[in-house]
Amino acid sequence: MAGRKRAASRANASAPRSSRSTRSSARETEVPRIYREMLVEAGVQSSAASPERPLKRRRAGQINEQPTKKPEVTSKEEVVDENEEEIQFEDVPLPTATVQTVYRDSDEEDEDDDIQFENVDFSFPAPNLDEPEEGNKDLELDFSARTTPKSRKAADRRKPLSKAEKDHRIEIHKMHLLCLLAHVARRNRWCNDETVQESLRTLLTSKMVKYLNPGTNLSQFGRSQSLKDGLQQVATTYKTKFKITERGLRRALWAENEEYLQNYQLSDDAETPMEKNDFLETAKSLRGSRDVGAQLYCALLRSAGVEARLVCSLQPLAFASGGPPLGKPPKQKGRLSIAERYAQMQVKDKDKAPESAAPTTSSSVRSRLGHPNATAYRVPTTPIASSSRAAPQVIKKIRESPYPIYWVEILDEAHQKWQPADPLVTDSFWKPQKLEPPASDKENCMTYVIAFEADGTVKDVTRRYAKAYNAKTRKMRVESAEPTGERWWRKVLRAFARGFVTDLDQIEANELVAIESREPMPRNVADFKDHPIYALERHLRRNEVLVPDASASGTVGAGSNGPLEKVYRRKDVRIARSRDKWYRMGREVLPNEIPAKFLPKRAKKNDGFDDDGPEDPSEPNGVPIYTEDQTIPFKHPPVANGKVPRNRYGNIDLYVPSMVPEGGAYIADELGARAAFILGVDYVPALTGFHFKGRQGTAVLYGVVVAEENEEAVRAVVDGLKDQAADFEKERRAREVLRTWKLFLMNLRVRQRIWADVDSDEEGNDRDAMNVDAKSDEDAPREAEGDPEDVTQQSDGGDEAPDEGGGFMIDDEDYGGGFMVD
DNA sequence: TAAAAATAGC
DNA sequence: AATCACTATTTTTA
Repeated sequence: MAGRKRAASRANASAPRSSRSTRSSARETEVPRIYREMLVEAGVQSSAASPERPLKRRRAGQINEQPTKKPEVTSKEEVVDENEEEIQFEDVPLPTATVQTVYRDSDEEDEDDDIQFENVDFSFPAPNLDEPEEGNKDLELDFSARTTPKSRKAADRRKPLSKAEKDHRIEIHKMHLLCLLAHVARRNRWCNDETVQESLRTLLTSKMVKYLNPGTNLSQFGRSQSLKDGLQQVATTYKTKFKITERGLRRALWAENEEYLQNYQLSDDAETPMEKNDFLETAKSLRGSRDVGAQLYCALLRSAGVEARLVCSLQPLAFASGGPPLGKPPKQKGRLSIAERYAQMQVKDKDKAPESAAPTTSSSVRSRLGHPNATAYRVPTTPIASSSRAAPQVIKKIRESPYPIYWVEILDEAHQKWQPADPLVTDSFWKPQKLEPPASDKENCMTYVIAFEADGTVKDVTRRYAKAYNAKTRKMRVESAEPTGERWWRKVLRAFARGFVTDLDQIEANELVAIESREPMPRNVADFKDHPIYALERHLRRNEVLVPDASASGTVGAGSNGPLEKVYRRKDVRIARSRDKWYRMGREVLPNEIPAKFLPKRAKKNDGFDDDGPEDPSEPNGVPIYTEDQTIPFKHPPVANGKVPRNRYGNIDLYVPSMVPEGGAYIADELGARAAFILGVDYVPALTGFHFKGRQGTAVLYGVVVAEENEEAVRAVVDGLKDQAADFEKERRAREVLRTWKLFLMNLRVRQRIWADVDSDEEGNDRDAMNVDAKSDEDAPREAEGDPEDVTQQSDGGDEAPDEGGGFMIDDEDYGGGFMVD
């Protein structure tokens, strides 16, 4: 008890003074509906009737009639290691969440950039192959239906997304990514399962295995060729054996209407969520979605001794607005329960026509890009069950993107290179360029291609497959969604990384970098926008400017007859700032520099106020702005004879540490002024920035600058004052406590006197009396009820002084409102 | 003929 | 303080 109290008081003490109430208000934020939807899709379900109830997993209730007592797995389990609890809505990360340190092990860089989920530990399970998985449910990851928190009305759709909406979408995007990663990671683990591999091994002939594992006596080329031949053979067999009976993962889309989402149902042919046993069953029956097909193919190859990666082109919800909408949900009689679906699958199995569901399609039909119509889409006709049976026998055709979501990468050991193999969809081997769907593919959008190795480690191999990674793909990824996106993604990947870098890793990294650098310069103007390497003058931001000696590295024309525009390198783009802005960053524009640019006056918004008066007459051409090399670090005049320079408000501008004048020292403490005053040395309050609220900025003054020689003395006095304050506080607390004790004792004595002669029903009355006492003096601190020791310990924790006590509030009468305007 | 790119307007 | 974004329409290309 005492320990807990102490801990609490310590925590309080270390918290910043003013932020005592912020936390609670953040907690009050209602969990956006979108998160619930997402969790529902991820396998956690809210009770529609009573949202207060803890979430229950959907599958647990559906698979058999009585709900399971203790569902072992939630999506939280997927993402969060070793936490047995179910997901509660309260655990869902909020976009408004405060920062919490997540990756504790990575402290060498990026420290400030922790993943911003509160209360949810998004550290990832370490790749662990023998994790017990019995009873673990699969995630249901058809994230096809989403909506913005407030559904956008048709009229609103004209308007661009607000910043909040956009941020929200980015959060969703990231969260979805994490879920998908966890999902595939699990499937990848299943691919290593002995039993699964064992049952698949029946598909292999010894000849195949021999081909797949060429002896070292062959030449480099020979070994590579042998591996390829072996793969081809396995693929031929596998294609005929594996039947695609379900629809695999699709690209997730936003619903443009809330109702669409409410009525959303997974289609009947969507992949059945699995647990490991189901996966094993699938390995035996060889029926399922093409995704599972690729997974089993991966397992098959691994069982044959081939180094195979499971590759998935993740399909997270886009953060950009626009994009294909989800559309109205089709009228359905209601989704089949899992049990029904299993039954149906068995029916399918029984009267399957052997020739019909073979997933082969001539790749020539498919290879023409941009024809997402019937010819281009693979339409395997699932057998029509002879309908002697009841209604749910209607088996729909499976329409899927002609490009795969899952495939496999195989290590060509001879060449130390990973090569793709996709036997089921494109029937392509060693052809990375064949796997990227065209931009017009609404159901398959290649954004993050992730390869999972047998040991559980993960690589982002998107650049191997995306033809225009920098020009197009990157724009759909977190890296360009927010400034910290790149680090965030790095961090996520690092959680899945091997602890060390192998030679092969290095080779592959080099290869990917080489691919990226080989990417041709875009041929249209749009792709230059936000391109990481190139830049056009027309896309420069208002305050961006080209360095004077920037040389064009090419030209583009808009369309055919447009004038040619020069293509510059992004490296040669600088941001230019006004004099004032530079000053705020502690720099000063050199004399006689000609501005790099003039910022034209903004279009006047007639919103009633007419501010920025001084700007207009002085700068008729707009505000002059300069690049960094036109500036030097700003220096205040040095401290002379202990006298610190000050501006006309009696302050000193100290926006950055480099602005401390020579011979001066900055005392970053509220007590600095008082200390210096006590010592009688010259001091100047430091103006460290402005606080913008509404249209007026208010100066932020914190700490003082004193002469260097006085620094030590001032600091000593500051410390002294702090001690004194602490002592005072301690004393005050002690007095308070004693007063309370006195009161308590007096009450006791009174009680004793009153009840002295009533001995019979001592117990109950005793308690009543106590309660009355406790209530009677409300302002008595809690610790009055504790033991004295506790009290004393509590009292030196000290920071929660009630305001009414005469603490050491520094009066800021002498630095009133110094707002700098030039 | 249709997809992709540029452009115009808010 | 800082800042184009988004969609529909027209034009070009394969």
